[in-house]
Amino acid sequence: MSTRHHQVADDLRRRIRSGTGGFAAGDRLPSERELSSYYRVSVPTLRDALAVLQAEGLVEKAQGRGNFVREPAPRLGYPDGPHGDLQVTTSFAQVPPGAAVAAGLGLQPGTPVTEYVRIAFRGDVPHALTRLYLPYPVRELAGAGAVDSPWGDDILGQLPRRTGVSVAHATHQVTARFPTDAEAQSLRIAIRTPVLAIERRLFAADDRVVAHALITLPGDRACVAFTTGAPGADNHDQKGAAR
Amino acid sequence: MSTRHHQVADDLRRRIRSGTGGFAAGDRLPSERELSSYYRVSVPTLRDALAVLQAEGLVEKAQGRGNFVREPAPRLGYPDGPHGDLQVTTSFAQVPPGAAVAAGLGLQPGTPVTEYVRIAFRGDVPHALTRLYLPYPVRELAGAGAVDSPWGDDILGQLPRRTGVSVAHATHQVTARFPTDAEAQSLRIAIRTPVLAIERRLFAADDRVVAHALITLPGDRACVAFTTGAPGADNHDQKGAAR
DNA sequence: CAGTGGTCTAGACCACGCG
DNA sequence: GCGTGGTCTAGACCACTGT
Repeated sequence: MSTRHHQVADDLRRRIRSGTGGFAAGDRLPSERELSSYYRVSVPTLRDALAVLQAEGLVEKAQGRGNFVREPAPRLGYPDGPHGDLQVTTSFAQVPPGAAVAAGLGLQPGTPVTEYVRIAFRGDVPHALTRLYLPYPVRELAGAGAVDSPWGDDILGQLPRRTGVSVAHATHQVTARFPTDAEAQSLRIAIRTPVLAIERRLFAADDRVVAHALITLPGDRACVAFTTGAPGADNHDQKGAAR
Repeated sequence: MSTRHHQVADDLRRRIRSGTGGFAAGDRLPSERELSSYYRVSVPTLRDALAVLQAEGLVEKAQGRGNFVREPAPRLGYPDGPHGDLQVTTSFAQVPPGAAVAAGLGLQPGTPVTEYVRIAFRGDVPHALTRLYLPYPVRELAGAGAVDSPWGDDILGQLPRRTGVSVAHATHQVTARFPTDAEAQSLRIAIRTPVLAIERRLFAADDRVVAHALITLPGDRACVAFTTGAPGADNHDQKGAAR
């Protein structure tokens, strides 16, 4: 009762994991046409098998070059984890917020909203896409300082000094879905690679929402990690510390 | 530069959201063959479009019956959230743990390991699959008591009384991937629906791993939610995320 | 240029649900 | 029985990569 493409994926996974099939980290796999004829499946079915392995982080595709066995690299951790090796690019603009974002921020109509779009790279590979929305005009927060956090924490750190508002706590909502075309392009992932979509809301001490962020993490190279106290005891003492 | 199946998905999403297309919650969509001819795309391409909407929780497929507009229902929340409306089934067995699980538990060879497999239903619809591994023989923890938690917290609650070990904290690692065939069957989701895969480790006060759980949540009807303090405040004691 | 993956087409055959 | 979705096939054409 196993599907054909999972059978192929299982065999490839075994050969990659054991290395006995001649598939070592960094190697190029045979082309999809070769593999499909080897496994006696059609090319789309073989690509389904590769999509499974790709989502698991075992295989990496490169347009025009081939499929490669991924070097085992640690996944980028959210919300905490080492990111000293990340290069971060930021752009920002004053935007008419979409209805969802506006509702999330609880704004008066006409309030200027700034969107920061940030992409975090490890080497040449994008690992995170963050869209951070702040209910202030662009100029106030532009040129904020050293860019270091993939999630825009450096920008948030400017909030108290510039606006008198400070963030007391944050909520994070994580779902799994497919990327939009734009997200797939920014993150340079296949449109069939699942992503972790995070809605992050930042609250002031009086529980007003002071900022809102949409974060998209490629499912094959990032993971969300957090720590809680003992289960069952209603834990509101959670920490976003990874292990 | 948009792909064909995303164009179709965007149009269907708009018609569902606004209701103007005659697509209201609970309605059956036209068959895939009808929709594909309406949009002038092939059936596989139309199915790609539906897969996008399905992962977003807007559309539900039912084998032999059709595609339906989902009633807006709150997603099942992990690790906290209301689950009074869940029915939970449990089975357990003494199993030879896979290498990964054994490593996670740090066991001596020969230690008996019990696997609890639990499925949480809302009505007839599975919302969570939990596989909980405890390094004790089956009998010690069988018939544990009222079954109420989708994550097996009731079983974990028995640990201190029966073994003297108590859980001090837990780590959670969330990734996005495709379900295995077995997971898709248990959760009754399409094999192309992304899932949230959670590795949960439970630690005693001395940081030994005392239990290990693999939790699979269907991406279209569950979400992971947690709360942290102010960002950037004290994430310098962090450790890395895992591979 | 030749080879590769990215996307799409137009079918096929099967299993499931319902009348 | 008949319509539905589930899976797979065997191609097509394009864009991208490196020579």
